[in-house]
Amino acid sequence: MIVDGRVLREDFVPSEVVHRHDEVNLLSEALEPLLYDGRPDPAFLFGPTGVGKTCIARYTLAQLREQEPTVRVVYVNCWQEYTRFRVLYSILESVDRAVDVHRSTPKDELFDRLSRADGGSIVVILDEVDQLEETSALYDLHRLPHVSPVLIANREEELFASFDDRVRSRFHAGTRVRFDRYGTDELTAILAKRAEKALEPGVVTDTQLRTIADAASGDARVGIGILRSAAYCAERRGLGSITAETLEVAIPDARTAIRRKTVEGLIEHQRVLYDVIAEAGEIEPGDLYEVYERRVEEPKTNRTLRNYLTKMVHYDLIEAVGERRGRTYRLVDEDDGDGVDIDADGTNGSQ
DNA sequence: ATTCCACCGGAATAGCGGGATA
DNA sequence: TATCCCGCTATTCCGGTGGAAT
Repeated sequence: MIVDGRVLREDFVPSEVVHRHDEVNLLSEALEPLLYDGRPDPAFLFGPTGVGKTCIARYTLAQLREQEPTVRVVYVNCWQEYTRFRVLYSILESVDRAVDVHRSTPKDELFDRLSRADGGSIVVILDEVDQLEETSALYDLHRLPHVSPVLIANREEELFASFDDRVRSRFHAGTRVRFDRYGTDELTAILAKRAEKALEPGVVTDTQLRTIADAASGDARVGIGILRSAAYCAERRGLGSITAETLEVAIPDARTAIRRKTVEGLIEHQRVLYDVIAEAGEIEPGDLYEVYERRVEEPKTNRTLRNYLTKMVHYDLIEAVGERRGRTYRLVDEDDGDGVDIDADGTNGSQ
């Protein structure tokens, strides 16, 4: 019943976009100078999770490459590549010059190599750029005339707040493309398109797609995840199509799948912290450190735990309630799914 | 009002690991 | 093999902050 599973993967880029034509046009206009050997201003894609920022960036640049194949496109996810070195390294790697680059190469060697890799423009998509810890990497990229950055982040204000003055002024100019949440109708249409490509006809009904779209509350990533999970679940059970029951399983399943994956990615000490918080429900820092120290054979320093905790907050696994004294930690809301997803106060929603 | 104190997070530093180099 | 160079993590040190205690 699954014809092409790739279509339901997270990194799939459709050959045709649904409901994002304005955004695509804006971005490709911004990048147009690349067609005339010009240098575009940096481009920004802002919006919450699952609204197609990454997908549109990839799609638009794939289009651009069809017109101008000499343009090289590099995708860097700053969640993983969060240091200057790693960003530059992965760019070099993608343009195939990193063969003999290693950790012990002199400091500015990477930059030099990049500046010598000037046979044609390089568009660097920096996804989750608000997770970048060394913004000097952006400064570096800006200094390279043949490199055009495309920056993807949730919120403009937060992103610019994390920049130092140098970077902020360099990136002040540039095209901003903003993405709004999908409505249920839009998301249903997107899912229908994916289902059409991925599944045999009749595997999923329009009503079911709507249910999925509704449960995903505007987040295409979640929606596609649910569809994928439901399809594979139905296939495993040897059913000919997605049933109400498989859907029921798939909805919470897809919601927790991402979390489970990140929890598994934690190192032992971080996981102990996570468990302690999970067991306590809500816990003060002092108690948390204490329980942790008793539970582990070689406890890390206090300061290190604080680093772990901020990292876990970044991962959206835990939540820090309050500031300074009187702060408590707890797991981030296990989100019941249905109902309106109120994007409160701005404590963002990074994946 | 003033002093404490628990806690946060920035900066500097040490030590580890791993590839390069002589 | 010994040494160098570096990125990365954990650690040490410390200043700042605001609620609690006095």
